[in-house]
Amino acid sequence: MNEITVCIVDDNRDLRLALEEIIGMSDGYQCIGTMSTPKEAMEKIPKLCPDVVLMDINLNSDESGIDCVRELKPKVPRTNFMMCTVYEEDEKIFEALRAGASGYILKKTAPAKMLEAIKDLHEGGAPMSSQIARKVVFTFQHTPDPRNQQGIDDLSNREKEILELLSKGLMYKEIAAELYISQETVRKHVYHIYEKLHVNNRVAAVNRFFGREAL
Amino acid sequence: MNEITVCIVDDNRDLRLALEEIIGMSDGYQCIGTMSTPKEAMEKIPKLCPDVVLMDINLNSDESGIDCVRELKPKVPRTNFMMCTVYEEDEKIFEALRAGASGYILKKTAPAKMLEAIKDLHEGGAPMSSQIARKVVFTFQHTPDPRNQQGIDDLSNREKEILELLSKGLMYKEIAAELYISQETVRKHVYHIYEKLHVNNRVAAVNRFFGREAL
DNA sequence: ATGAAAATACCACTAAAGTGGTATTGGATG
DNA sequence: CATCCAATACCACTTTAGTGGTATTTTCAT
Repeated sequence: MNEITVCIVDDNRDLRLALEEIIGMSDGYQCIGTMSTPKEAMEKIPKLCPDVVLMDINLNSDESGIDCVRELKPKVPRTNFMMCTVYEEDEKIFEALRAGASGYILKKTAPAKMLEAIKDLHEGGAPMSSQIARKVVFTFQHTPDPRNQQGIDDLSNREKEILELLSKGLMYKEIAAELYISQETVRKHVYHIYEKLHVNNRVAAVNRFFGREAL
Repeated sequence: MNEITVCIVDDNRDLRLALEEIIGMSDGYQCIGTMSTPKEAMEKIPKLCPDVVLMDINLNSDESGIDCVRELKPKVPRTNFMMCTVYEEDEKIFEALRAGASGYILKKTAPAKMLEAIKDLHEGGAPMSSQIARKVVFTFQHTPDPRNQQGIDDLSNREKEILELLSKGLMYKEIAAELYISQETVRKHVYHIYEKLHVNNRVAAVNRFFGREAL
């Protein structure tokens, strides 16, 4: 059967044990590891690859829970991170979501609701208050639409690679060095990229790359 | 006392009347207008400036409820738009949020919950399902952080203006024409912009402008 | 296996961007 | 009032970008 595997990262021993027990006792959930520091989490979580990580947002450490998520998420992209916090600290929660977390719960939440939130998270939801959702929506609204990336898929892989470097502001010379090819080849690739995207300069190409409107 | 003023846009007469009655009967809520077409909404809503608009997502018209929000929101930025939909049509809801709506409700929602959602919306929340929230969060995570706009505020207004045009991919010549100044002046402004932002080419400057990482 | 597309490379040329200097004006600020 | 700065303008020069041509090799699908 498919239990939801969970790890807990919290420097408070009592809370850690309490959470572990709640999860361990519940059907359909399994606690496969607990950690008390970001360092420990950085080591163990990539090996355990849990479905869900409950991460204290305020770890007493040189590294916050938020930073820990930022570093871990790319390494275990299929793991969902749920932040645990005592108060509704909007700014920190917002930060954590940006860093790669997908939801949060208050520590005072009742066990049943907590398990429900974990399930929700695991099934593709993002448990959060309506207020936080609004902040996220606001940012989202003022963001370019990635579907405006017209023509990007017509590019070959090499061309996409070059466009990416181009978009970082590198010169032909630098791109050539980076890819171990001649500057003239880069130039030619760029020439084709422009043709395919119907643009005629770097900035326009980069804007397309980032899904911003052409002119 | 401060009642929440509401407008309803829906082409179904029965539903419109039902909603109007629910809202009208409830303490703290006031329905100040109903409209059945996007056209009508475009005319009346800017005059009424309601706190909240309930907008049917699937209007039977040449213009959808989503497009209607897209056009109206900039005109009445302090009005919050709530989409009304029969099913959980993820894609459409997502679209509507991008277009400027701040939440949605299902039409089958019980009156009490509906009023609660309207209140939540008006108080700065964004009522939506956890699944939709997750989609929004995902997009948000893959978006640059506007706080990375380091150095932009050191620019003079003119310089910001020029950076904006630069970021659209215009040439010096075009910017000069746009602003009725000489190309050499543009060149000089850009020179100063680069100095202030510690960059040395357009793409890097544009990346800074859009809050993306320097190198 | 053969033809198409992609990746590589080089060349010649034009256009645009970037560097850095000088200089004038008008407004703000001490 | 003196001074600083933003905005304007012009110049000379170097570097980089963009256009468009040819040509070879690899890769991949028909």
